[in-house]
Amino acid sequence: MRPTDGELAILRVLWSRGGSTVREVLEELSAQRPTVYTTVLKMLQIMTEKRLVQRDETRRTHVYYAAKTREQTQRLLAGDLVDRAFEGSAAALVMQALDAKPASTEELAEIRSLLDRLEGKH
Amino acid sequence: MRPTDGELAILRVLWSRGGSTVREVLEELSAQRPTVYTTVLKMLQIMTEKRLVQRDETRRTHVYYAAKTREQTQRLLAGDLVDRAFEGSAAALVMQALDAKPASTEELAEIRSLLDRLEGKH
DNA sequence: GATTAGATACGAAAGTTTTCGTTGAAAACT
DNA sequence: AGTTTTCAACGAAAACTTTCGTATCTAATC
Repeated sequence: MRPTDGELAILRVLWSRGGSTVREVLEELSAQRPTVYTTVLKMLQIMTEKRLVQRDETRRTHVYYAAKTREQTQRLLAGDLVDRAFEGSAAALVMQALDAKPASTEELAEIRSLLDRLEGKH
Repeated sequence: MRPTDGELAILRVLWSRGGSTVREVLEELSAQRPTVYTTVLKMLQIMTEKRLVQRDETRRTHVYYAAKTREQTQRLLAGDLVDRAFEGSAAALVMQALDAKPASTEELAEIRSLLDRLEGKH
């Protein structure tokens, strides 16, 4: 299940902060754009139903956690986009991504060593 | 402006077929899942308003064209995803994409030569 | 124990996307 | 000319997402 834009904004907060209360998420999001407490609460409730987050209800103030790691979700989204817009070719996505958002020399080197690792497997 | 899932499905048809009528798009889409003529028509009308497609109305049966090339849209979507889920790092997207959808040796070689080109620029 | 502050729950409204039935016009066919 | 087929247009309904006001509960504070 692919998170929506709003859900992804919340997941970003949970990934960077770790377990967070509604108020903590609200404060992070408010820095980006004006947001209302109950809006964040409602979204987290829906995300709980969808199993995008888990919550600890043992205390009065619930604490929310991303159900999947950032990397798991990134893989999901990358694979999904490859299917929807790149005819299944990850390589095509790689090309356009590096075109759209140029990477530093260090990052390019990282990619290179990933390629080495992948080709080594054959 | 990012196309929705349904819009992207239609754009895929227009990219692969070139200019198409509603009925032609319908037939392609029906092969994937049951679809109704007026649904496709309505979507193409809305996509025309959004400038995602252009249409030739000179004849009774209108002909629709994707307003942007596949590559332009791919760049848009890749860059957008990098911003929303990869903290702006195209390299991170590259890693997860190759993980989610393994590429062939030929494709890896293609990526390698892209890297050569990119690093050559410095 | 009454009041206040801070929390969740609930439901409704607004916006967007998707679906599709109905209508009327144009073209093709008989 | 009349009938049937094919098309675009329109509008409404359904599904989903996002926003937020109101109610209710709980715990702390006075």
